[in-house]
Amino acid sequence: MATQSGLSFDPDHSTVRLSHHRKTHFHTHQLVIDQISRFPPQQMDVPNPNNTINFPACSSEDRGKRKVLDVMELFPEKKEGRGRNDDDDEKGKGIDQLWGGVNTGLQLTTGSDESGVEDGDCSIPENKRAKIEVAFLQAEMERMNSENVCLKLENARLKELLHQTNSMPRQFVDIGAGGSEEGSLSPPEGRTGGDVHGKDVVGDDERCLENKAPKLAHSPRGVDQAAEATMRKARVSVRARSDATMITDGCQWRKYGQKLAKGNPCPRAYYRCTMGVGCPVRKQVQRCADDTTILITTYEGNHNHPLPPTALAMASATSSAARMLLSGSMPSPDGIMNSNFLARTLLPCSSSMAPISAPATISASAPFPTITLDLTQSPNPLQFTKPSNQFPLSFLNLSQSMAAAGSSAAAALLPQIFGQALYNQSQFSGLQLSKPALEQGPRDHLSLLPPPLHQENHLSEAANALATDPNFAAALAAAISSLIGGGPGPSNGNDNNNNDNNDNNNNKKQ
DNA sequence: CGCTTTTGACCAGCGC
DNA sequence: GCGCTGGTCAAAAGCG
Repeated sequence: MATQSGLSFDPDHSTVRLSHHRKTHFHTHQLVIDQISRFPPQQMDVPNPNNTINFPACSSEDRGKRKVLDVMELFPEKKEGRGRNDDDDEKGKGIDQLWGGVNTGLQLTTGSDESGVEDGDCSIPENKRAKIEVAFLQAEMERMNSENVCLKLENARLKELLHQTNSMPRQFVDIGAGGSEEGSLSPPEGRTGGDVHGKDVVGDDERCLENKAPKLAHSPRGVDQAAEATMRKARVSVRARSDATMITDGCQWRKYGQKLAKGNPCPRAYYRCTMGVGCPVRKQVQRCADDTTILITTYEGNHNHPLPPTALAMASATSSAARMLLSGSMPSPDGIMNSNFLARTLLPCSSSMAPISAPATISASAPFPTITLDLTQSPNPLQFTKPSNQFPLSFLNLSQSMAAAGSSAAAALLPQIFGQALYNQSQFSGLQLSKPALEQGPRDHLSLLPPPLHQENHLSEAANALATDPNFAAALAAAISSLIGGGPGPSNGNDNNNNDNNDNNNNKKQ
């Protein structure tokens, strides 16, 4: 079976597997995901007799619409040798890896199952495996080469463009943008940290980098730095109904300012992450002017310190969103890819809205590239009206598509994943979601939704179920195709849906 | 006493 | 240049 995603594989051979089975040893490979929308079904639905994963050759047009996901990078724990012979005491981490599996989607299995649970369909002949790997790597190399050429061309074009727009020195052009015509974003210019006194927690070098970003964009190296600065300024905004002064995201925040913004009678509060020394992450909390029951939380920056599982979700979302915005297609007119990436990126942390089909939007018109995740929308995605430059996402579709694709394990798993985060958030973050609502997952798998106290075990079991389901690959591919229609992007393996109930000291006094 | 919050002041960007 | 606005600083106050 081929997919529309640019990834094609044969489900009869179980060569694509979820890699997070506890006792299964996998070699993870770099995963390349293409923009689905760029490749219509008729182009993608081609026989694949060799059980290889095919990647259409990169063209100039396609550049910027592709994503390369280094699974190893996304799952640093795998680098440390975990994943083989893991003990059960790591079950608590299962959800992290499980999400990584869901997000990352497809991985090649190159080892046999040590647990012996699924010998029947996980053993791949050595020659076939090598074949797959070779094809995979060749395709990747080819794609990289093509992309390298494209980048050079784009760079030259960028320089020319910058030369022509010298009168707009602040303009920042994202070199990674597929459509550089609209590849300019408001830069992280000026006082990025407000550090006029040099006492800000953000390092001086960092700040310097931010301030210089627009200028540095003139050079290739500067482009990277500028991109880094832009990523740092990329924002993720979450809208949720809550009576609390601040949604709970697992991090510790310290309020450092409050301001009355124009056009909104509700003050805007400024918070800084205090979990790490010099952590640059900040967030703004403000109630919606039109509906004061809606709390708008805007995150900015990447944490520079380890995060508790409960904080990983939102943190990884902001980080991944920033990367997404930086990834090269954010400023492009379509923005589809970003949206899809967002869906995958935010699934863990924002999974609470998955069963209710929360839309996420990307705004390139904001002062900074901003992703808005709206948890206040109606369950009916059709009721979501989007601005012209924003794109709705329905996370619900993923699980539904999986179910429709026939992967019972996958379909069963998603409600659990979603349910846990939803349950957690409903209890602790004022999202006003009821437990019964959580259980309105796809099909009849609702009964699998575990009670909170046993969710981790259930999730681990669900992960096992996923890993043992030979149809998962096909289901996931179908789900991705159905969901996105525009292609998956990289995911964040650190994602975790335990966006739950860490107390936030800031809440008590507000 | 240490940490957090409050709040007025300050600064930079932007538009006119 | 001036005023407006958003964002941050830092001293003072509050709290446990």
